[in-house]
Amino acid sequence: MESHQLRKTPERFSILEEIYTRNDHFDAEELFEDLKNKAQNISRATVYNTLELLHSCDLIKKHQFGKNLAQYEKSYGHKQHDHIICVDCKKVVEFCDPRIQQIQSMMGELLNFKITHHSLNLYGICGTCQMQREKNQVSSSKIQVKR
Amino acid sequence: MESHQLRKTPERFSILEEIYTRNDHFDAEELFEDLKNKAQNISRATVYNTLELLHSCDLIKKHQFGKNLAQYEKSYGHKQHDHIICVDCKKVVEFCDPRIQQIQSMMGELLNFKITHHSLNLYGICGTCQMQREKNQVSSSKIQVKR
DNA sequence: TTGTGTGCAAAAGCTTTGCATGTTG
DNA sequence: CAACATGCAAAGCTTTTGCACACAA
Repeated sequence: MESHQLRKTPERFSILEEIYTRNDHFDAEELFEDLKNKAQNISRATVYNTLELLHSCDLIKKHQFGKNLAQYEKSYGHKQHDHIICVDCKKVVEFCDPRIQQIQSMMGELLNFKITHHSLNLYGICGTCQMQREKNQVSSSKIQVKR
Repeated sequence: MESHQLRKTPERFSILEEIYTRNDHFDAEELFEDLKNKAQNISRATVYNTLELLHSCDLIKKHQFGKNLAQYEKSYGHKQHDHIICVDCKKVVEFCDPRIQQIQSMMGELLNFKITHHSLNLYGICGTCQMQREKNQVSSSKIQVKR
């Protein structure tokens, strides 16, 4: 597993372990905080380095859900999936659809790309937030930029 | 067009005009530089504000192609499309596939989301960079993180 | 006139870097 | 022992904010 040309340091194992006990999406800072709370003395720089490293070995996946912040999740123990993100409450839901694989291989062939991975995000308003919006309908009719 | 609750200022018209004469993807800084070169005295803050504003009126689309930098493109004069990005040279190619619309409406219904838009990016190595890699094959067999 | 947009510079947030030290193979 | 990883703090980049001034409606 680690024999992808990289050294086995305690820091890397700690980080990998922490990631693989998590089941959700997280960012670098959250991971750093969690490790700190567990009395692991790992610096932010190492966290960033290692995330980059694990990402290039395909041990973790990296996402950008619209925000200007990279989020990660483990690669294994989870079947291939994509994401729906609520633009109001930022909730993320996962889904699968086999047609994406078809599109991916078809387009790769057509455009002569060796496709390694993809990212499909659907953005919209979840059920809960739809109700919220209906309730607030009476007030402001202006554009809602933030919440 | 602009009657989406917002004021018609010369700055906004300049920005919108600049965007709609472009046919490629651009980021906030590029747009700011272009406007400055055209002797338009528009500040960075206004560029960012206006991009956000145009985005929420759906006059422009916003992308995050892996980098930690938002890229934009105009919404009209261009049919709906998605992107393939070369992970080596960062080239972006556009493509269309009607199946994505199907996935989008199906998943929206299934998960009770009112989907407003989506983002599908395929990542891989373009033809040119594939050849590059073959040429360099003899040397380093290590992981290539940067180029 | 009045609320809103603008410019400027400073601040904030995420990520990367430089360098001295420590550790792996 | 040599190459590489780490920690720390500083720097870098993109984006946001505060405030005084200007302007559209």
